[in-house]
Amino acid sequence: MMGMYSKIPFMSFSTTTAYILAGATATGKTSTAQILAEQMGCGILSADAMLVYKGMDIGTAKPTVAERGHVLYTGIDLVSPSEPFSTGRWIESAADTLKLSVASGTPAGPVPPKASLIVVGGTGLYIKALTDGMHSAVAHPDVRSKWQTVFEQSGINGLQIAIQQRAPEGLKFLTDLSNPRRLLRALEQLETQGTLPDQWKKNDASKAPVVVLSLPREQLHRRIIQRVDQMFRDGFIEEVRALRNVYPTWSATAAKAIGYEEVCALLDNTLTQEAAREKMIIRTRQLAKRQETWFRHQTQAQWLTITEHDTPFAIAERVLYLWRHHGPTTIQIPR
RNA sequence: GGCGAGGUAGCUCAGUUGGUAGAGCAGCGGACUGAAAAUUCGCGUGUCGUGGGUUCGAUCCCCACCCUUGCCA
Repeated sequence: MMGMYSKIPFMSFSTTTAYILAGATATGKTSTAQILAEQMGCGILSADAMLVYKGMDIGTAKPTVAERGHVLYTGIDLVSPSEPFSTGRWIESAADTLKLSVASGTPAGPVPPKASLIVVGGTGLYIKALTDGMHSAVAHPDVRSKWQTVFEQSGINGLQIAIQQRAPEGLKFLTDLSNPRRLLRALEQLETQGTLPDQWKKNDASKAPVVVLSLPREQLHRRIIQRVDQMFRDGFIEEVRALRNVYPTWSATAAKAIGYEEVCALLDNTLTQEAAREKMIIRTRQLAKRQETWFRHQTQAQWLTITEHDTPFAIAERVLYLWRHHGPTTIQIPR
């Protein structure tokens, strides 16, 4: 009876490896990865759910073309802000570059080893999907919106009842039963595939860990403030204004991106600039905390505590040491 | 200077007809399989402005003082 709910759809994966650098926002992952990619002569795959949007540059702290130098970046600028996106689409794109990087073999650079790709990002879900493989139903926006209507009409309870009707023991296999998103997704998958979403193992000590950069909370908070202020100085408001002219309507996800939501409100005169700044700082802090929680519990992590005074080069050196020591992380890509 | 209003959690404020107090936000912690910068769950001891007085007992009532703020001068 349990098998009925834990059935895994047939899907085949191939295995490869990559060096992975993760961490909360504003810890300096990007500049560190840039240095390492230059030293290792390899490309960078971004694992960041907001860098996928074209034109959303300043507010997402996307590395500029100048900063990228000769390093090839993938996983960025995949869709326009008006297009809906999904984790699955990111995986597909990631799989393409991973296949290429396997084919191209060992990079030219000096020391480090065989993996010819660096994965950097703060989106834990994307990284977990890479290391643990994601085998679940593809996104069905139409089915999802149908259940969204049910939720609006009969609340969280209506969703729980619907799940029970389709899978009598189903609620026992789910966590977070008061989270509409999760129940909506469960129903979406039940309806399209007949199974409930599986649960990942917390972490897998048998594989090489992901290196996770961490800055003491107080220092991180200071850096977040500096970063938000720098965004405004770099013309963030102008970027959003121009982007809105090109794309009048944005996907739900892009519209909720930190900074973009606030600056849109600022442009609509429903928020002062000071209030927008304050909200951006607070939301970024909250994001960073959630990211750390994820990496703490959901990934096999090798933490690297840095300070605000460390230079990117010094940090890169320590990351490289850890990568060399542990070796690249095994990842699974859909065939 | 006069009159009024107010000083309670990091912030905005509620409350106790006298038995030492609780919301929102912030913060902290947790969850997380195709929307994830999303979504969601949990965590509330603080000289109740200071000093006196009344009282078995004061954050609450009384007096003085300090501070903030509004109006009038």
